[in-house]
Amino acid sequence: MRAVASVLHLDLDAFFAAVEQRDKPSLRGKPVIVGGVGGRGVVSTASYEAREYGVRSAMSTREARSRCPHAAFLSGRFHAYRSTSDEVMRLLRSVSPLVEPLSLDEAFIDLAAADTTEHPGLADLSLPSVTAFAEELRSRLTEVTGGLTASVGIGTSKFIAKVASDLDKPDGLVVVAPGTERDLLRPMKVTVLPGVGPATAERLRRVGVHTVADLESLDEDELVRLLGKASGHWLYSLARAEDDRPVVAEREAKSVSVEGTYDHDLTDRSLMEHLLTRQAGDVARRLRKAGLSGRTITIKVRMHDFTTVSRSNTLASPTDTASTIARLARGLLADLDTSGGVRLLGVGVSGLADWVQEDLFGETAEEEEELPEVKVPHHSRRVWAPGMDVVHTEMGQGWVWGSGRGVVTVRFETAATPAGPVRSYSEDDPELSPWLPPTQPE
DNA sequence: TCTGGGGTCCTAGGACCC
DNA sequence: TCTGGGGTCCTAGGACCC
Repeated sequence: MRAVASVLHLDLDAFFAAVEQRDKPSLRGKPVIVGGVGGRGVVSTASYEAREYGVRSAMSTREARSRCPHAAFLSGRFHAYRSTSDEVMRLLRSVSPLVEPLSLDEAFIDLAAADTTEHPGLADLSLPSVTAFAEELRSRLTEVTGGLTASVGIGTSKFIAKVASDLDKPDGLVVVAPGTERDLLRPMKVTVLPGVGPATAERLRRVGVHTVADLESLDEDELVRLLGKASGHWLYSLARAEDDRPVVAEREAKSVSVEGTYDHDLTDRSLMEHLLTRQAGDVARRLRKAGLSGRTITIKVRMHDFTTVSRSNTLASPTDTASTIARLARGLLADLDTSGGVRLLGVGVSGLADWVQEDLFGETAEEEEELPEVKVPHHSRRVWAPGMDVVHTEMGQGWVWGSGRGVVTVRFETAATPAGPVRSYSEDDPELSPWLPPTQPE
């Protein structure tokens, strides 16, 4: 904890939804919900108009629809969010070289590391100075981004800055005076502490701890016994507003992964293998782009009942090769019983190194296998997601490769050309389309 | 037809080595 | 026929965060 309030936390308000409202004026003042629009989607961001209806992040899109049916439901434009975020981070880095992004819409800034010839207002880090500076920064941000707003907190540590930015949302600024931290925290619920989620909160509740003040009264050994070594010590300190974590500008990635939840549970093993193969290709592409490679390949499988298992395998030397990652991933899947159906599949690589053994031989570009595909007519008004939606036909399951008017292209998992007729499906005829998902509400 | 996707960190047990 | 202790690596699962 510092003697002066020199850590700033900035949080863009309802970021994804705000970008949509900025870029599409007809959405301004209206409820906007960005998230997964499929049958198993969840809300990423709800605009403040949508929050009035009780819509929250992480809520299922289904529930959000029932709470706020007239909202605009959008699947998100990540390039737009990325580039807006880049502009914001650039602005923040013009203040101080020590900017630590936490996500696209959040960052810490170390004001003590600011260049005071560029920013004379930060020469002394008094409360009036940092307050004036933060107001200036917020209005610059609104200019630069074409109208977005941010909530800002300033304090003597990362923890306090973050708590502060949450106190006056949206479009607010809170500066916590040095020395007042513990009084601020004491009446708050323990869930304000980073690291206290539902499970830890429940454990604490069972020993009568609800607020930070309650937590303060437990001794350190007791906390360690209750929550384990790391959390015990950590929460003991946090309850006393002790936090010396530095603002770190560059953090190295530890893993790269891709996963997908499917609207309908998968049962076909070779289709699963195929989806893993594609995900392995995506992971490999991202590794190469970042100049990374890794030794440990992990698959993640979420079963129909939401139980989740992972299996991993570690290579002697790192790889960034799609075929290697894919082969290992398929091998790991082979040991699992998936007969109950699978809702999620994922592939990840960890144990990263920033060197690539295969570089000795240059890039080994890989080609997608050629697979049989058929065009299948349908009468659904739903939006098909290539690579995500899976359809059942008389020839077995295939995945949607493309879609056009009244027709989807379905690819099959095996190299053999499927035999047999392809029947047209109609959602009005259960006999013809026992598998067809319901039409998405428009 | 409840429950995303991309991450980080921690714990605990077993293998293996000295 | 007794049996240590530490360190590191790997695997699996879980909590948490945005």
